[in-house]
Amino acid sequence: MDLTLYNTYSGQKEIFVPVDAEHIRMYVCGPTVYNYAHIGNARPVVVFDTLARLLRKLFPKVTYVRNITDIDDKIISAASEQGKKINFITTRYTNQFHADMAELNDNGPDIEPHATDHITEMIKMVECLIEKNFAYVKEGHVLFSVKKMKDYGKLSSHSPDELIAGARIEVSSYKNSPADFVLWKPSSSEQPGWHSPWGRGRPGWHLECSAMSEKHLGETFDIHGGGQDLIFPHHENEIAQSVCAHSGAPFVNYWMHNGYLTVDGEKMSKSLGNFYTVRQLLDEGWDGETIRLALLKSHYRQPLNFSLRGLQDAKSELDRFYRVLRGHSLAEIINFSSESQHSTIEATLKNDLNTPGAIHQLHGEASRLFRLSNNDQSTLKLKNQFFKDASLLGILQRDPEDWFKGNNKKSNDKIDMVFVEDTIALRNAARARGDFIEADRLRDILSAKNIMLEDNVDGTVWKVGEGQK
RNA sequence: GGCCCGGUGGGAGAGAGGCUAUCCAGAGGAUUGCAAAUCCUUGUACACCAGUUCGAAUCUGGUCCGGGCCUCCA
Repeated sequence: MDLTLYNTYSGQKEIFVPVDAEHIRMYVCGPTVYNYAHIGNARPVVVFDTLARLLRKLFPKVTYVRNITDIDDKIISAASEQGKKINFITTRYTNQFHADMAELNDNGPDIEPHATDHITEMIKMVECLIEKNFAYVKEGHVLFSVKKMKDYGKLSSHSPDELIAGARIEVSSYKNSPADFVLWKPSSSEQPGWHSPWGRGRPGWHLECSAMSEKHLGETFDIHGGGQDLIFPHHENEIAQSVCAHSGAPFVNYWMHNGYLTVDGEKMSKSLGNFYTVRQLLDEGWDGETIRLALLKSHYRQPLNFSLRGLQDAKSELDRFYRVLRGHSLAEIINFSSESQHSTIEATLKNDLNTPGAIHQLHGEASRLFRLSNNDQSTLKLKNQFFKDASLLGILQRDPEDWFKGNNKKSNDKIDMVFVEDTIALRNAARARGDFIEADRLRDILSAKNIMLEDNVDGTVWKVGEGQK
């Protein structure tokens, strides 16, 4: 079965035909680093990480580029509000972003270019656009002349005429036409800036992605991803810049956009203030894998209504999955080398990254394994396959016992393992002699400490109960 | 105003012309010293109105409702 992807540019699902089947190239718009990443920022990270995992399975080489935007007016204002240097802000939130996304099992990109490391490339691209008469200089600004670009607006289904007619804001004096956008703008003495042929200034927002994708992936590459809100104007303008600078060479073959995340049915946005940061959820004790699964439970193009109940559901599903693996350590499961079976999960994901369908398949596998309910070598092989399938989604990467005992949680109070094990031993001794009153008393003692016991055929296992998440 | 998406059972959420989605929650049963876990069974789903079709939740047209973009935003 072929890999099919929904292409925003054509508005339909298409069979994926790479530029070079030996080397897939993908660019995804990364964060502007001036604040903690919220759960909506995490969605494209998780979605495209999952896509990257699939691509790496299907093709011999994948280069995944995700940028860091470290020069932007929002960063400038955040720095001045907090009385900190720009560099302090960008370094701090870049590190925070990395730490948070790692918790979500994001493998990260192969190349993570920073905008400020590519000013030279950006200036060169602007010069090229001026030279080819797609851009003009006015009042210290360099602007892209939208009407010079034949297909401008195709990605977002807008015509330049509509955009001009719909312009809601007052047109700046330096624009020849309301739809024109800034490639380079002047900086005041207190704003960060770089020397350029047009004076000291800084790049417009869209320029970095055009310049950095060209440098790291070439003029034409396979996939460009990001959130739906980037379709216009960001990606539209990227296309304009790159196609015109490259004398009409195709820029991106497949445009992929993830849907919005809503909270209580409303778009989550910084301006509305109705957002959860990833850090906040982690600190509350939600596991990164739980957050990741909650994000993958709906298809990437669908809107996702984020809720605590959704997280709780994801947690319950992961409990079920880890219960399948329990009885073997993660190392045993990983190291059990076996021929990779035909994976139905892979086939499901090849249908436009159908992660909910893949999760469904995982539940099917889980049910089959539960019915076997023995822990010999043959089930170890099945667990190995189950683990591999789950790994495509980037979940089930922890040791099962650690998952249930909360060992991966930083925020948990230390559990006294010796006390727990001793109490279980005492209780089992009581059970063996038929003293169920004592057995239940010991169970209650542990229960009060949020330790839940399960008596299985192989013995008694325990887990941290709900409330600790 | 223009342009996009959507509306599926208590909740989440796939599917996509005829075949049980699945998970969570609920009910009944099996199992268990008791539990938990697991297994089995189970409930009223496809916004509305027409049309196409032997057959539509799935296609077409319209209606209503919701969200988004057109301005910084994943």
